[in-house]
Amino acid sequence: MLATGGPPPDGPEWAVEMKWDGIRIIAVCDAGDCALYTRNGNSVGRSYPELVTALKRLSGTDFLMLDGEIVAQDPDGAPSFGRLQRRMHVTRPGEQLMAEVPVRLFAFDLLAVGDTALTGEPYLERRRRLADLDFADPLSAPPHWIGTDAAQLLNVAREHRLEGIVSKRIDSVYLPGRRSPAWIKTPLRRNTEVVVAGWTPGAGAFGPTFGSLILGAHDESGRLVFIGLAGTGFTQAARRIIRATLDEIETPASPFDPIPPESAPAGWRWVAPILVGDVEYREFAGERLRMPSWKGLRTDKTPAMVEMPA
DNA sequence: TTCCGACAGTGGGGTCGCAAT
DNA sequence: ATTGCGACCCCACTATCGGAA
Repeated sequence: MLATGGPPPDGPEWAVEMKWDGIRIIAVCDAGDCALYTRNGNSVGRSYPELVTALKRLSGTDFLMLDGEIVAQDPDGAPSFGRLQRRMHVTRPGEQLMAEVPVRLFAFDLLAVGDTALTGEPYLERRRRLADLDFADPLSAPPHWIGTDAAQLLNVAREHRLEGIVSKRIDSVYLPGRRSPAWIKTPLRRNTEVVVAGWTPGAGAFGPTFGSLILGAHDESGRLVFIGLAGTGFTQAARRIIRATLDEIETPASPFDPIPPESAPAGWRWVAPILVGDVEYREFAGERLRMPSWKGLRTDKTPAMVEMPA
C-alpha cells in the first residue's frame, strides 16, 4: 500500500507516523522461514541476515506478514539512505559491512499473523495487534500519534532529520499494491535560488531540448561553484523555451570558478551565468543538492544574489 | 464529461558486481 | 588493474490513457 502526497490532514480520524528514509519491505515468515521483499518483488533477505534471524525468532513457526522499512543510521542516529546503499548489494555474508552499517527494521503494519489475514481490519486494530508482538533489536514497531498537531510532528521530523511524516486514516483497511488517499505522505522539502551555468544533453524525448540544467551558487568568497543538476520539474513547453534561451547565451567555457567544477563530463554545455531559477530539494549535503526539482525562472532576482543553499 | 490512478519515460543521487578494456 | 555499465534502491515529475465517478 502506497501513500499519496499532500499536506497533512488534521483531525481525530488521522494517525501520524514518521517517514523513514530506507527500503520499503514486506517481510513474510512461514514455518520458521523468513523472506524480505522489496517494492519490486525482489527477495533481498540475503543482504540482511540479522533481520531474517530476528524475524525467525519473532515468528517462531507461525505465519507472519509485516510491512515496514529497513533503515541504516548515521553516527548521529539519523536515517541515512546513503549508508544503507552499501548494504543493498551484498549477497555474500558480508560480516564486515554488517558491523560497519548496522540496520534496523521498523515494522509499521501487520498484514497477517497465524491463520488470520488482517488486511481487511482497520488501521488501529492492525497497530494494536502489531504492538502485541514481542519486538526486540533490531526489530521495532515505530510510534504513531493521534490528535497531535501535524505541524508540530513535522517539526519533530525536521529536528531528527527524518524524511517527513505519513498520516493514515485510523479506520482504513490495507490495500496491497494500491496508492490510496487513506495514507498521505508529507515530505520535508526546501527551496533555494540557483544560477543556471549550463545544461547536459538529453536522451529519448528530451534529445531536442536538454537532459538537466547545471546549477551553481556563490560561496562565501563570492565564487560561482557547482551545486548539482536539476532534470525534473519541467513541462515540455518549458524545456523548449529554456533551451532556446540557453542557445542564445551559450559560451565555450564553464562559468564556474575554479574551472571545471569536477572533471565535467563530455557533452556538458555552458552558458553565461545570467539566468536565476527556483528549485525545491530535500537537503544540501556533500556540496550537492539532493533530489532537486525545477520550479521556474526567477526574473526578479539577479545572479549575484544567489548564495549557497542552507 | 470530468477526474483519478496506473504506467511509461525522463531526470537526480548512490553502491556494487562483473564484463570489457 | 582500471573503467564502464547494468542492476538495484530511493525519489520528482510530466504525459498519456482508460475506467471510475
